[in-house]
Amino acid sequence: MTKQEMRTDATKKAILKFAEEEFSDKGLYGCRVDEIARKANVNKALIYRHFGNKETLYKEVLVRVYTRLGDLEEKVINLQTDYELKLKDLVHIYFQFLYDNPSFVRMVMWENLHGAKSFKERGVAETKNPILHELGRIIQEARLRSEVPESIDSDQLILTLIACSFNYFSNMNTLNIIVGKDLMLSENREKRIQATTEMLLAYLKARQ
Amino acid sequence: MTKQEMRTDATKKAILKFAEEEFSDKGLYGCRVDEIARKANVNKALIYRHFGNKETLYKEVLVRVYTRLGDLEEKVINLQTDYELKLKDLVHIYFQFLYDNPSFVRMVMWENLHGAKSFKERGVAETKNPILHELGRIIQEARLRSEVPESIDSDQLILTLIACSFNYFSNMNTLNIIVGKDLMLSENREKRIQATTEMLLAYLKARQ
Amino acid sequence: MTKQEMRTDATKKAILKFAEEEFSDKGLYGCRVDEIARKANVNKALIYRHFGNKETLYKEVLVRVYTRLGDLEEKVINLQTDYELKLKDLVHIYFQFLYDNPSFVRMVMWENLHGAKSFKERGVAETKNPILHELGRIIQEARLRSEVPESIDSDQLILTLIACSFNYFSNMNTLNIIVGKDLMLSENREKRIQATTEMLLAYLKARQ
Amino acid sequence: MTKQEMRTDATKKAILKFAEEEFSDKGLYGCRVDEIARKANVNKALIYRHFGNKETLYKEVLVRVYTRLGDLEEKVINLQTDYELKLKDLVHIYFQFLYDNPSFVRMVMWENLHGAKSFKERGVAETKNPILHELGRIIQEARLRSEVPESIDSDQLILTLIACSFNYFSNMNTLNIIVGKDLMLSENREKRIQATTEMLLAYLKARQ
DNA sequence: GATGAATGAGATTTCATTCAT
DNA sequence: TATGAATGAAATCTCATTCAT
Repeated sequence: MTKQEMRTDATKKAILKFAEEEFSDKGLYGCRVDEIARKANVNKALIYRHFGNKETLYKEVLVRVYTRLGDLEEKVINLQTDYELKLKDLVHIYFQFLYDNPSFVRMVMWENLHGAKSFKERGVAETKNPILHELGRIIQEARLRSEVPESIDSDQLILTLIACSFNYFSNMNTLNIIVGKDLMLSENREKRIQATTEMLLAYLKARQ
Repeated sequence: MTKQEMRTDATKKAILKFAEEEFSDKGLYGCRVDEIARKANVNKALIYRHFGNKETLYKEVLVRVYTRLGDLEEKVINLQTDYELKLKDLVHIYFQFLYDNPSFVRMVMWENLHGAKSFKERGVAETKNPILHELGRIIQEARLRSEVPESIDSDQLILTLIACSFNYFSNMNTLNIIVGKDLMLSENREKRIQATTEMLLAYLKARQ
Repeated sequence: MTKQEMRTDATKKAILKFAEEEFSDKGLYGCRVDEIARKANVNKALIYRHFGNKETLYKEVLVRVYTRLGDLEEKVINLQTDYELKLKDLVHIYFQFLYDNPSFVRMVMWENLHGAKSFKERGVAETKNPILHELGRIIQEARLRSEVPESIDSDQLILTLIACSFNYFSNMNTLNIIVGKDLMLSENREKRIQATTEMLLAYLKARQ
Repeated sequence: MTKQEMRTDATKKAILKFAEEEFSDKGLYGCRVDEIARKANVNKALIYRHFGNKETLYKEVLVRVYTRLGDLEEKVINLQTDYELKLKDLVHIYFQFLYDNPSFVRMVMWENLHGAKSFKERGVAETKNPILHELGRIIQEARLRSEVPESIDSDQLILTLIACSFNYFSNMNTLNIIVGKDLMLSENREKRIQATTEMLLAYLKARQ
């Protein structure tokens, strides 16, 4: 990689970084290309040179943000063997990821509001998702060891895990008001992780 | 009320109706005042005369949409006595409400993306919410009858109910892709209502 | 027509007038909407409100300019009876029209350079053209009176009339240099009218 | 000439070739430097290095295109002796040239629309023009041999020849619609060459 | 109350040209 | 010589809002 190419790469990365800030914050339509350029300290025309147009840049950001899910893989593969503990760790990891990546949460929300248009166009759903992958494995293993009945509907577990984790962050602003607490606080998050895990396990056991 | 006043009232209602369509669909920034005027078949200036500006109209819509939750009251007060059946019915009613009121779901999403700014300003949180009110009563009654332990954390039940219900609709677009099913279908919704209820009950019982 | 409508009409006409100046001068791509707005002393957005976009405005101008040809009708219907004199007068009228309407000449040139795209789209060719209509009648009458042979190819006469008249103005800038004269001068135009008429007549007679 | 110089020369030629395509097609303002670079497969900055700026390149193209007229010389010097036949051949050669060199026709049109600015600046009018040169000789010879009267106005013949030939191609798009034929077809071109020649001869003879 | 015209500020995008290597 | 990155200025078009009637 030549110096030139490195510089270009750095520029592109800067653009993407601030584009992520802006898009996740204000969405495709609320965000201003001018603002991204200003923050990234580059000429507006450069953004167009590198990314073609606003929408393409948005999609690039979406893909980029979603890809970070994949980085959870290494954390996930070293989980404990016991499936109860495994599940608890998994919930913990997912909560931590969503807490650490607010732009992920917001981009997924924007996408849902826009009919998941870019999500579909860029095949974002195909991105590696270690959380769901591992949940599937946990259930499968438990089935094999007859710890849970064959009849268990894994989709319900997936939906519950996502709902309890994702919604906690996506609806944080209104939930804070409803329960009258700051759900961002570590102790409240921990409680929620605990409850979510218990909920999933209780459901599994009740079905035995 | 004079004829004139009735006409004015009808005009306002038409504006609000189509403003709801547009705002819930495209959000405060994606929506166009021109489009609302066109759909409502009124002059744009009239919208300004009646509502001052775009943002005020948006808040009016938000309040209006949220108020519909209150209409669930009559459905909720006639629930069965048994708390398990009561809970199941409550989940059912909430799912049905969210299914019937997509603009409610979307407005709440927009609000969360915008820091619940209008939500707070207009005290929307104070709006009567029969679902949460009833859930509180169910837990309280169960506590009194010692059907659940005193220690139960009602917030976790509230958060789970909202998460499992709301997220099902708010993230419908991406969830459909993830589970590879059309979650809007009646049969899939029923399954989810069932699972959500079971989840809540299993959690309650496990705590006994 | 209300006052309001009259004002609107005046605004539209002002826009069209200066749009004609600019488009005929610099073409669709060389012309600037800003400049039209400035000249017409109206807000730029107003142009878009009334005409949609730059290209539509351009087409409107094209139609408008072309329509002026139709106004020649009254001049043409009062021509002398003798076909030689009639032809001479016709050439004279056409030259005068092109001299008086430089924007007509230029718009036709722009159109030809752009593949007559707008010309076709707006059906400009169907616009009443008294010059060609009358030339057709002259030839037909002459044929009936056996003043010219049946075999005469009227297309060649049309093409010659247009070529000798139109090209004189369209290529004025380069022709001036080639012949080393100012062809705009009245005396030179008169000579050319004379020669063009003679050329047409000589061709007709030679064919007898 | 070193290898390096040859390469440079080839690059320049490639640029000029595609610049001609673009400029003749879209004019000075419609054409994009980016597009020329892309087509010529060279870096944009190279164009600036070699030609300074867009306008200079345009003028270079204009000169280049006009110079091709000079190549007609060898065809013209071998014409028949009889002046009628000579004239017919001349018209034929000119038509063929214009047919073979559409970019010549278009560049002349662009120039006329822009006040022949570059035409004058680069002294394009001084470029060898065998057609007009030969037409002048034909008339002069005919005068000497008293085949035409002294009084003949050679400018009118020049203007007619140019008009009937050039306008046929420059206004092709609109003329096609007017006469309802495809004037590009060989048979229609032949008819027009014939008619143009006859017109010129008839005019000459009528003056005898 | 109601309307259609009009506006100002700003949004996205384009493009000739220059810079750095 | 040749290149890809970068820029500044400007172009088209949009949109919330106000004006005049």
